[in-house]
Amino acid sequence: MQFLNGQDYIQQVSIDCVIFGYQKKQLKVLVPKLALKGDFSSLPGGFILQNESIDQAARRILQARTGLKDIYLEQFRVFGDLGRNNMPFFEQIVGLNQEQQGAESFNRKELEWITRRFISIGYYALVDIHQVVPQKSEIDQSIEWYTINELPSMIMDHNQIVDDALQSLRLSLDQKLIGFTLLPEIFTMKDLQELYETIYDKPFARNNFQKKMLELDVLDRLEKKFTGAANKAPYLYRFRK
Amino acid sequence: MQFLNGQDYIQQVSIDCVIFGYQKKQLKVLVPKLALKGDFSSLPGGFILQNESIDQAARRILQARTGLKDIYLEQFRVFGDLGRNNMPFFEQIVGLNQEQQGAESFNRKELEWITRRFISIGYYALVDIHQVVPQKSEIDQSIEWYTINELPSMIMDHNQIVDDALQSLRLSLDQKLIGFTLLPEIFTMKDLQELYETIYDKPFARNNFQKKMLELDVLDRLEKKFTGAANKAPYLYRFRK
DNA sequence: TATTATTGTCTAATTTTTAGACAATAATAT
DNA sequence: ATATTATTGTCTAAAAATTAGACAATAATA
Repeated sequence: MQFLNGQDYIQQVSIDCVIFGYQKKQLKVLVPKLALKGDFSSLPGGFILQNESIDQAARRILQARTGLKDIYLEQFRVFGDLGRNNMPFFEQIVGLNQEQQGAESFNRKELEWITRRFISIGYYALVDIHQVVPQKSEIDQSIEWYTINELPSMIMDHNQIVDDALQSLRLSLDQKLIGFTLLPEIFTMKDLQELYETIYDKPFARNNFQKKMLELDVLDRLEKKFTGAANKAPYLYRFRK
Repeated sequence: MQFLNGQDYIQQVSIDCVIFGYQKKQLKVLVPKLALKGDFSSLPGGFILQNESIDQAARRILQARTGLKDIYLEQFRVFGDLGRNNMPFFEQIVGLNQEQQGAESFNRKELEWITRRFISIGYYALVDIHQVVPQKSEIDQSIEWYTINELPSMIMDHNQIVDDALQSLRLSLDQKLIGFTLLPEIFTMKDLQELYETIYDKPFARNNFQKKMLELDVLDRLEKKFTGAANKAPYLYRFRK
C-alpha cells in the first residue's frame, strides 16, 4: 500500500461511493470484500489527491471499480462523527491475520495514516449494471453486486451510508430525471415502472404511471418489442438527451 | 493566530456557515468583515478539532458568532473544487497591509497552513434574529446582518456558497417544518406568510396559505394581538414543539 | 378463428389546489 | 352610539390534478 504515503492525498478525508445498479427488479449495490481473513466488506472508496477536485476523485474511484468513465454522480452527505476511524477494524485484522500478509503489508507510517479519524464525503452513482465490469482493487478479494436488502455487514458506518444514499436517491428521483441512468438505453414502459417501484418499494398504477412519464416529454417512442409472448407487444422507449 | 498550530485541527478541511436571519420582511445573512485593509468579507467559519464531530464544530463556530447554543443547523454541501485556497486572498492582504499588523501576525508555518487548498463543508443555520448578539472574532473588524440581495463581495467562493444554501433552504422548507426557527416564538399568520414570501420571493394567496398552515396541525392558536390598529385583531400562534 | 395475456388509452370519480366572496372585528371618525 | 376603515377568518365554487375503472388493440398460441 505504498500509494498512501505522504502528502499526495488530503489528510483524514475519504470518499465513499454507493454504486447503484438495477437488474431483475432489484436495486443493487456494488460492494468489494477485502482480501483479509474475516469477511470484511467496505464500500468502494478512496482519497483525494492534492491536485484533483472531490468530484474528480469520486470519478477516478468509480472508474477504477466499474470501468466506466461517464457516470451519473451525486454528492449527498458528509459523515463526520467522532469515532469514524479504522482502528477497531485494523485491530480485528491484526488479530485474525497474525501470520498472514494482510496486516504486515502496512508499514508503521501507513498504519498511522489509515487508522486516524476520517471525514468521509458520500457519493452515490447510478449505472447501467450491464455496462459494468466490476473490478477488484489490489486490496480486494472479490467485488460483487448485492441486492440492497441483502447487503453484507460492512465496516464502520458504511451500512448507514447506503441507507442515507437510498434516501437521497428517492428524494431526487422525482425532481431530476435521473432514473433512466439505471436502465439500458432502450427500455419498455414496464421496465421503467418496475424500476420506480423497486426504488420506492411500492406499486404504481400502470395507466397513470405511463401517462405521467409521457407527459414529462423526455421519452422518444421507438419501434415495438416483439418477444414472442402471446400478447400485445409493448413499445420501446429511449430517454431523449 | 496561534490557535491554528499543529495537528489540533483536521488539515485542509474547513466549515463555512451561512447564518440566516429574518427581519422586516427581509432574509438576512450574518457576515463578518476582516480587520484588514481592503474590505475583505468572509462567511463565519472555522476548523474541526480532532476530538469533535463536524456538527459539534459547526455549533461551536455558530455559538461564537451568535451567542446562541441551540441553533437549527443543516449541512447542505461540500465545496471541494481545485483552487479553493486562500493564496490569492493573502497575496492581496500582504500587498495592501505592508506595514500593518495583518500579514505579519502570521508566522511562516501558519501561513503555510492557511494558504493550502481547503475542502469546505457548508452549513446553514436558521436563527431568530432578535436573539442574536453578533460577536466579532479576534480577526474581525465588524460583523453585520446583510440583506441577502445586498451581500458584500466575499472571498473565494463564499457568495456562491450563500446561493447554494438558499437553494437548499427552499428545497427543505416545505418538507420539514423549519420555517418557524426564523421567527420569534410567537407570531401572527401574516408574519408567517411574509416569511415564506420572502424566502421564496413570490406571493402566496392569504386564504389558502392560512388553510394549509393550519392543516399541518403544528400551530397552537393563542390569544389575539391587539395593536391599536383600526381593524380586526389577528390571532397569535406558536409552533407546537 | 377463438383464446390469452398484456399494452395503450379513454373517461369518470375523487381529491387537491386556486380563486373569489363575504362576514367578523377592533379601532377611528362622525 | 353609529358609521367607516382596514384587516382577518372562513366558507364555497371553479379549476386542476390525481386516482381508479374500463375497454379496445394486439401478438402470439391453441
